[in-house]
Amino acid sequence: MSADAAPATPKYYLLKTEVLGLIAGLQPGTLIPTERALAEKYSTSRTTVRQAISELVAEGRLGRIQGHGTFVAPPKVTHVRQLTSFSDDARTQGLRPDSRLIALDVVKSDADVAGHLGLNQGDPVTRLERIRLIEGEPLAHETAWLPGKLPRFKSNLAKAGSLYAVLADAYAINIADVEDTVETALAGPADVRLLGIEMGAPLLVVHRLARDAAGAPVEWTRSAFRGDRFRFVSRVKAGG
Amino acid sequence: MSADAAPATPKYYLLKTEVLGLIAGLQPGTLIPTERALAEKYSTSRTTVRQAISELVAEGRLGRIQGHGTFVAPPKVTHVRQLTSFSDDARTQGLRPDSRLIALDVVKSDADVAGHLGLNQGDPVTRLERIRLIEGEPLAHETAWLPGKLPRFKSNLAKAGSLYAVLADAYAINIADVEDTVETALAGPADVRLLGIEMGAPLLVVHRLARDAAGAPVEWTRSAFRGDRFRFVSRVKAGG
DNA sequence: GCACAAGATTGGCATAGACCAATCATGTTG
DNA sequence: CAACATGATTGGTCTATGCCAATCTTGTGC
Repeated sequence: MSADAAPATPKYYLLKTEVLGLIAGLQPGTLIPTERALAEKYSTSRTTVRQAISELVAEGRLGRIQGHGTFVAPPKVTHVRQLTSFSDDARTQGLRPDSRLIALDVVKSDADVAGHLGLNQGDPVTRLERIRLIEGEPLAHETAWLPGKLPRFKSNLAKAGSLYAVLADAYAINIADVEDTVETALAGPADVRLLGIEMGAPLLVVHRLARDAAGAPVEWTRSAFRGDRFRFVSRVKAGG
Repeated sequence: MSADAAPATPKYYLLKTEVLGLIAGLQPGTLIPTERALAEKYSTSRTTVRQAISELVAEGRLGRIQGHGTFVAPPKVTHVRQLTSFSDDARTQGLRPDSRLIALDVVKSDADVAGHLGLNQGDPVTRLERIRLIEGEPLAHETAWLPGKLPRFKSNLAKAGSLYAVLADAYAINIADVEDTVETALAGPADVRLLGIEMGAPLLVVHRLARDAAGAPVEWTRSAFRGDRFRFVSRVKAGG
């Protein structure tokens, strides 16, 4: 106990650092000992082992698959977050973006969406819900809400791939500025299903409000990125 | 079981949503039933209750204090993240910033710091470690590394308060551009002690590399923000 | 009335164990 | 040899319980 009366370090945290030592220098994909083996090796309960490993999984250092085992995870993908869309951002970095359509329809806006898009509750909005992938790996669940109906939106999007390109080319909607809000959240059952991550794993949730040159809101998007696989980079220049 | 063969929703998650219903509309600070009472009310184990509540604490919906109880948490602080420093950013929003000095010294750079600042390992760097507070509440742990020694740095900083103002006014170091990397991490014992948060709580970790007009790195900073209390906003304009 | 001690309450951590779900390896059958 | 079944292994969730630490309330002594 220090003069600071600092709490004792929990046992699981000590084990976490032990496991970090175990995996140092190992190649991604390398299996580590099972939970039961580690519990025996370190004379601790399996629950304690699970807690240590869960944190390493959450931090993207380990992955684990039920029935298969626990393994060293690959490094995080760094994703440049700019004015451009997810697809454009990824391509800029030589990463292969892809997306899987979950829903594309026109719905009545709820209070939240209406508030952000400057609409009345119940006004129609175009909803685009996708899973975003990089190099074939699902990394984000994204739902965009766009004011009103957009004729032939589905076919235009399939052709161009990038939302922002479609908005500009087919609907003369040009993004002039973007406000991104970034926060953490924890994965629920839908995230588990859609992104293949663990219950309770940390997410980076980005809400984006995009406006045109006249200041009118043209996009409200919620993106939930895997916190274990992503880090964002944003760049700002003076005078910008 | 859906056609998708989705896993069953864990019991603790169902309880989490129940508790969310319980706290709807309650004022921040309002105590909720104890873990033991909730376990009895919902016919479940205390461990399951703890898991549900832990997630709500991590997401900033509840707070809890050992010996006192569990309560509705206040809303997250939204922090605009721009080219300017933490202090300037907060003041812009009418929030009272403060900081508590942990360490200010000249150290030999390790491999990581040297790499980012374009130095050789072992070169001297000025290290500034602080706790950042808003409205008296510790919200971030920040360590800045600056190349070389800065004469009278401590007194200059005490006078001006803001790192960037000091760099400009006293050392003619002007930030021309900034690259921020944002990712999630989990709180360890040091974070628990420094920020008053729970073990394993999600953090928003921001690494910042700042450069002068000539492109030389002038600051490498690591900031760990409480994920339960913070969300970031960044704004980007076209052409920026 | 104030200061301190003791007890009650509430959260923090860990153990032992049970049972189920997902994956993989091995064995059997056509 | 390929397809399917079975069994083993490994992770996922939950229960019951114990014990400790931190906070708060109440009681006691001065």
